[in-house]
Amino acid sequence: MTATAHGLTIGALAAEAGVHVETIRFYQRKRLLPEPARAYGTIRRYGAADVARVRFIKSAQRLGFSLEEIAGLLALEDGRHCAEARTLAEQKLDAVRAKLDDLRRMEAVLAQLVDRCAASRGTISCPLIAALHAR
Amino acid sequence: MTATAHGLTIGALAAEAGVHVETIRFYQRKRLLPEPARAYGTIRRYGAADVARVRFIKSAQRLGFSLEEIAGLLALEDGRHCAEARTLAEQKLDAVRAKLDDLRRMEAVLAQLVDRCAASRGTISCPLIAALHAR
DNA sequence: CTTGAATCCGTACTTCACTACGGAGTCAAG
DNA sequence: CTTGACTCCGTAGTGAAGTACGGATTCAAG
Repeated sequence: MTATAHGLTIGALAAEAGVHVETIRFYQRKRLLPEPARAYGTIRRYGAADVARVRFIKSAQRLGFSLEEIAGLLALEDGRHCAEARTLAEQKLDAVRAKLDDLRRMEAVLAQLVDRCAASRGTISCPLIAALHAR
Repeated sequence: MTATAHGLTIGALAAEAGVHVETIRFYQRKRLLPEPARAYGTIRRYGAADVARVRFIKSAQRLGFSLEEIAGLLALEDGRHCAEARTLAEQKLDAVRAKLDDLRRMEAVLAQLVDRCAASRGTISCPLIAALHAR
């Protein structure tokens, strides 16, 4: 399970990336990760790029991207036709900016709430809902 | 299904909020929405607050909050003990800020990618992964 | 060369967030 | 006062993203 000169085993990769072994295999089935050729014997070896890729998947997920969307982002990273990549990137950029807007609004309201709450001891009833109302 | 003096029917509420009727009922079962008393006959009526609440749920979901977390946010909105609310708000604020950081990084990389792609015709291969790497 | 941990692979189960379905009841327009 | 759209309620099914399991290798340490 430890790293050797030949690279990481699937277990080491999973540990490095903070996921379960099954998740790695699941991502391979979903074509989010390449299945490396088996250099020595039957056991596959992985590298730093694979770790980065899995970490990226997890990060993008935390931002609300589905695995399918992430597959799109990764295809883009993998460098395909420029026009295609650009279109995809523009769409994603829009999505990202929409998320940013929502989150900024949310941040403001939450920060306000925390502030107000720190000031006034007692019960509060606060227009948290109003924050996302405008959208 | 239309609105009357007594308020919205479940169908009108769903339409207003942009969800299906079943989703409203699902949220009620999950205690995310109160089940209004049946004022006239057997059919429940809803108000603007319910519409806002459902829209809020949807917005928060887009930001990556689970229904369980949203239940927490809503309890907070409903105005309970201040200390409790504040703790929750602070936790969410941290989560929101972490998301913002990731998204800003992502935005920068995507924007760059679009730019570069517009400039250079041909194949690109771009460190999208690096964007979330630092995290 | 054995043995035990780890890999390989397939299948099945789980959770979350709905979505569909179906039968019975209600209500407003014609 | 009928009729048809809509509501009520329960149960079951779906798709996404894993998670669990188990038997058959394989590899490395003793």
